[in-house]
Amino acid sequence: MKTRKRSRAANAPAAAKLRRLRRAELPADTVRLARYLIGKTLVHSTRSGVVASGRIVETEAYPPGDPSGHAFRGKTVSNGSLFLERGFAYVYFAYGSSFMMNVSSERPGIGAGVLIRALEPLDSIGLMRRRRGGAPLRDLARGPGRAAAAMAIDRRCDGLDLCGTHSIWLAAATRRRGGLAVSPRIGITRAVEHPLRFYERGSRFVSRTSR
DNA sequence: TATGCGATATTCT
DNA sequence: GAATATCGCATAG
Repeated sequence: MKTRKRSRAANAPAAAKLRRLRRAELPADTVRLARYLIGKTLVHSTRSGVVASGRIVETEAYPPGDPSGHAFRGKTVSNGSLFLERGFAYVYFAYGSSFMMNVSSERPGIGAGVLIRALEPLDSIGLMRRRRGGAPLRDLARGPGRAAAAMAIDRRCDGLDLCGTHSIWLAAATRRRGGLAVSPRIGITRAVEHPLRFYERGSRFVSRTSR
C-alpha cells in the first residue's frame, strides 16, 4: 500500500493573498483578454472553505466570427454563455470525457471566448491530485480537460460570473510572469493557422511545448 | 519524450 | 449519423 504524502499546501496559505479581479480590469477584446489572463490565477473555493488555485499558463482565443469557435453558428441553448458580458464561464463537455472552460470575452450579445488550456497548480495541490486520480504534478492541469477536472469545473459552472462570489473566480497574478509565447491553436480543423494560442514561455505546465 | 489510436457524450445536421 | 477547442494508454526510442 502506498502512503500518500500530505500536501504542505493543504491549508492554502497563499489564498489569503489572492485579490479578486474586477470586470473593469478585463480587456474587452478576446485576443487581448487571452493574453491578459496568462499569469493570472484561477480559484476554486469549496463550501468547507478550502481554496484550490492555479496560475493560468496557457489560453486560446476564439474571437467573434471565428469559424472554429462554438459561437460561429449563432446562439443556441448550449453556447449561450459565450454571448454574456466578459468574465463569465462557458463550460461544455467534449469527447465524452472532458469538461472545458472558456471565459466570455466581448460585449453582451457578441459570442466569443477564451479557452483555459493549462494551469500551474498553486494551492491545495493534494486536493487537485485526488480529483485527477493521483496524476503527477506536471499533469494535474496540463490540458483543458485536466485543468477543469483539477478545479472541479463541470456544467454547473456554466454561466457563472468569474468576477463574482461563486465557487470559481479569477484572481490577480501571484508572481511576475515569464515571457509570452504565441502559436497556432490545438485540436481544431478550421482557421488552423491563426496565432491565437498564448502561453508562458518556459513553463513546464503548458499542454504542448513550442515547435 | 514523442507519437498513435480508441473511447466516450453531447450537439447539430 | 457525423463531428468534436481531448485524454489516457500503449508502444517505441
